[in-house]
Amino acid sequence: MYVVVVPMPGGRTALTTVSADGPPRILRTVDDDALAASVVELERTLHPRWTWADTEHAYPPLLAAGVRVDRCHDLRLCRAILRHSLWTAMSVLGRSAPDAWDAPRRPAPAPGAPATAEPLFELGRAAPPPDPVVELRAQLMALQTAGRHAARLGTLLAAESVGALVAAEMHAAGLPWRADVHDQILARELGARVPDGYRPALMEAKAAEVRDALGVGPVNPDSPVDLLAALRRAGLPVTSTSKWELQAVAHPVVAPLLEYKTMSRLFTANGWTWLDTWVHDGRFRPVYVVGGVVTGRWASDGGGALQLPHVVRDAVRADDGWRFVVADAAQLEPRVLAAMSGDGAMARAGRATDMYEGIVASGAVVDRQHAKYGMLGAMYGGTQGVSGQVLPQLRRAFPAAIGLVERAAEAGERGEQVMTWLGRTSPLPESGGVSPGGGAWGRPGTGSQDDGGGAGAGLAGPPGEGGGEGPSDERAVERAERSSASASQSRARAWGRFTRNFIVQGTAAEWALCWMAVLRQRLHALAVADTESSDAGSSDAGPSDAGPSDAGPLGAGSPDTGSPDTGDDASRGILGATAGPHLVFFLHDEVVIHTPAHLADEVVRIVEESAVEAGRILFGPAGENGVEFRLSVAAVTSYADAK
DNA sequence: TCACAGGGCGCC
DNA sequence: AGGGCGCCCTGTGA
Repeated sequence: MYVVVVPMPGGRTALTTVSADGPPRILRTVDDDALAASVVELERTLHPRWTWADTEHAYPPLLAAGVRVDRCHDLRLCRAILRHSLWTAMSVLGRSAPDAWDAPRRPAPAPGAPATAEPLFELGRAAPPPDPVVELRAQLMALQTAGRHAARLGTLLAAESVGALVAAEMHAAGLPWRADVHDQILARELGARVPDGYRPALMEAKAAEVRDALGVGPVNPDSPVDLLAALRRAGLPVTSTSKWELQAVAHPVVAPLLEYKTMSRLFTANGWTWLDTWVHDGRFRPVYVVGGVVTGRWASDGGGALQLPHVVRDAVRADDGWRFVVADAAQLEPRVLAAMSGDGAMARAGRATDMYEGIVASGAVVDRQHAKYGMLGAMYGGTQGVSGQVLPQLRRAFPAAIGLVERAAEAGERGEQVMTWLGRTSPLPESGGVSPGGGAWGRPGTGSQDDGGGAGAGLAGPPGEGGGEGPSDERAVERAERSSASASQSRARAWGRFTRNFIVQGTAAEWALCWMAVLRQRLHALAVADTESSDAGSSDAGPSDAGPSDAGPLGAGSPDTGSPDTGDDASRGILGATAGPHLVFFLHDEVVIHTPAHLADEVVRIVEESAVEAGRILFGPAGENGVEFRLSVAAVTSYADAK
């Protein structure tokens, strides 16, 4: 049962039910300031899948009113998935021209900014507002065209949508952040804070060390051009100022320069300015951009939330009487690859807590370093060094797994699209320019893929053919042809590396979404149970054996088959988001939960069970060759103590 | 004065 | 010269 939240003129909202059988029905219309109360009531009685244009805009006001919803359908995010997925490409939705629903994400207004009465989408003056009921029905029809894949794709829609809920909830809760500790870290690393425009003392001293070590006069280490010139004057054989090139040089300037770079990075990216900008009232509130990466990973908007350097993580401190439970999935991507490919040998290697050690134990490679670099190289497309060297061994030991990524790479090189386990589909190469269907992708010598107007631009057809003026010098022709061919091949291989990685990174992102979906539900159940101390019932509301298409925390795999309630949770929707254990941070394969200290042990159990459940949701019950998804979990007071 | 590209580096 | 990001700085061009 879907309840669609339909904004109406005059500050009112219609709540409309949409179900598999029967036409849409307006349940009620309410004033916007009464919406939260209606949501709470319907959450209890109907437990619907709340359907709205954009969770990022619809959910924060509810959260501010203390209202949590269990599940939703985010029309903007789900539309993007359905329009791109190869499984729904032939649907009406898949074939329709772009419209207002395809508009780029509109960031939610910053807190404190004046509330705008903007429409949900930027539209031309005459365009009617998009009807979310119509859109939902179009999406459900599109999903049905996926046939036997509808269950998986439906799981993806539910997972993406619950991700949007989690993102909004984590933003609302904020990551506990001690500005005083952060300041101490900065003072220790850089020197005490100084006014804008000055370098802290330790940084200034390090810059002086660099200048003295070079001995060629004043140098601004912040200017790559100036710095490179000084390095060359001092006789260093470098062509750039990058770390990897400097590390290969034996010169007294290298050590202080690399240290300066590290300090400078901390100062500019996560220094006092960052602290003033992003931390308020003891909380860092990142804006997570769900679906912000083509692979399905999240991006972040402002504050660099997904790039928090380790050195500042000690400023992340649990509140008094609270703890963090920090969990990260061990070797998530290779485990996902093993599961996707059904590679039993690799799954067995994953029985080890450290999968790379398991690979060593299997006899495929000689040590952990080879296992790790070899697997990373296989998933990223590395050919050099250790990864290229051990690839043949890995291919022999794990033919199904390595074969899967190599087929994905070959497809990408041919210009074809690839899909994650749940059906998220890679974009077409060069979708911004070159017309598809030319057949020239990756095939040297035919069709110029345009080198930016350079030498390759004259090779639209075979040289010397047609009435065009080909280069008169045959050697030049050959040179240009070779250059075009190799440029084309190199582009094709680059795209192959992208599609190779896409299937693994994207499926890992799906696993992480499922993990959080289960976790979120069980944490909430724990919070409710803890609040109602008289309640003797189980704190585990989740089903124990949900297969890929069964109902579970993601609702039904196919979202309109109806979804059994997971309990008669009387407090559903009314428990404040931060009253009990709750998610506060997410980093691709890692979560941080902020929990009252007395629940920390239970939270550790829950986060582990949730990982097992995520594996079941995606890949079904783990049989003999099933892949185990291992976690590294710690209950800590400081985030820095997690690893 | 502004927007943008590129170098560089933080995270996974 | 291995995939995906965001953010800082500088330098450049308008």
